[in-house]
Amino acid sequence: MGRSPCSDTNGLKRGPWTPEEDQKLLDYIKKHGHGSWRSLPEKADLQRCGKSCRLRWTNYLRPDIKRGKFSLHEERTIIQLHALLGNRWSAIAAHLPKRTDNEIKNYWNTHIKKRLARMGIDPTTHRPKIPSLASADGDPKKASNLSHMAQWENARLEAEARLVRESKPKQNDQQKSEGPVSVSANKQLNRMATTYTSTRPRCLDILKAWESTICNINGSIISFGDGSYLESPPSILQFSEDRQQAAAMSSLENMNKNLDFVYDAGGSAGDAWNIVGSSSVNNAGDENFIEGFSCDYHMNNNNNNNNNNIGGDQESSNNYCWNELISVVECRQPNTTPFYTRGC
DNA sequence: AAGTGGCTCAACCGCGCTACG
DNA sequence: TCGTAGCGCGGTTGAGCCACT
Repeated sequence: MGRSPCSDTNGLKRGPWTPEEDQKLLDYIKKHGHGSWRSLPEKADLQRCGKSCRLRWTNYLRPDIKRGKFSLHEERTIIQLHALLGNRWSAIAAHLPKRTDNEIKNYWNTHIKKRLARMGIDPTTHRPKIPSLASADGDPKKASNLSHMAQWENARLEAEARLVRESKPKQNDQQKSEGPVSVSANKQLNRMATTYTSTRPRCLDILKAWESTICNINGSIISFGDGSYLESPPSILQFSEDRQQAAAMSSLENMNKNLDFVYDAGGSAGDAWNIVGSSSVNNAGDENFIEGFSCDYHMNNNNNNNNNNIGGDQESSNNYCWNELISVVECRQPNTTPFYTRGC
């Protein structure tokens, strides 16, 4: 037997909320907290179902919601996180403070998705659409680039699948030893399958994947639907004890370049999307607007300053960046508790 | 001024997961 | 172990708005 939908309940109002209803809900939650959503409407004297109340609160009335236009950095972040996480809107929202998953989802569907599509990039895979890149002209550069992009995607999926397989038992162990995690957190943990392990950094599996695919490519060329090309920098791979990290940096560099190029390719002169490698990435006004994700800032600066070298300060910066990327995937703050918590 | 089509986004629906009795 | 309640998530809908003809 299925649960009856919220709307089946007789006498309950649906549709847009009135200011009076908003006020009732606000007042009640201020005084008592939301508690059980199921019983809230009756207690708050609202002719709504609990689900409707929860949605209204989480997507609109919550005091910590930022409304209005998305900033460039928010747009950029959404694209980057979408490339990493797919349609996991709640996970993406967790890295954009004051934005709701619903808002991000809507923004993606109405703005970003269409924009990427217009640019000849598949918004689902974040790869150039095949027809526009099919190398009908027989250009070997285009063909090899296509292969490059496919390898990148395969590596990503492979790493993600491996994480899913490996994380589940560890997740259980960790919960036993460190206490309960909320339902939501558990769900996220299951979905993202990226539980931190102290004995072996999780990034190593991803690094292997990167290493086995992309990092053999030197000076590859990224081309896009408009016929433009992006020269990726010579490989920074080095076979020392830093090998894996260097490999990751090379791959991530490529990834960021790809994503950067998305912005470039889409923008006409003066278009707001032209922000590649810009120091504006760290605008004071948007400082920390994305929690635990500043890799592209670091890497872009590193690229600008010291393109083909790893060592010294850059090495530590790389360590930091990699940790941060893992933090994003794990949805945790770098150098802090490894457990995912809602709204981390 | 009226009609039309496209866009936006708040709200809803249905499913999956976890907790609990 | 099973059934149910409650919640959160992603996908979808539709009312309202706006630009264009």
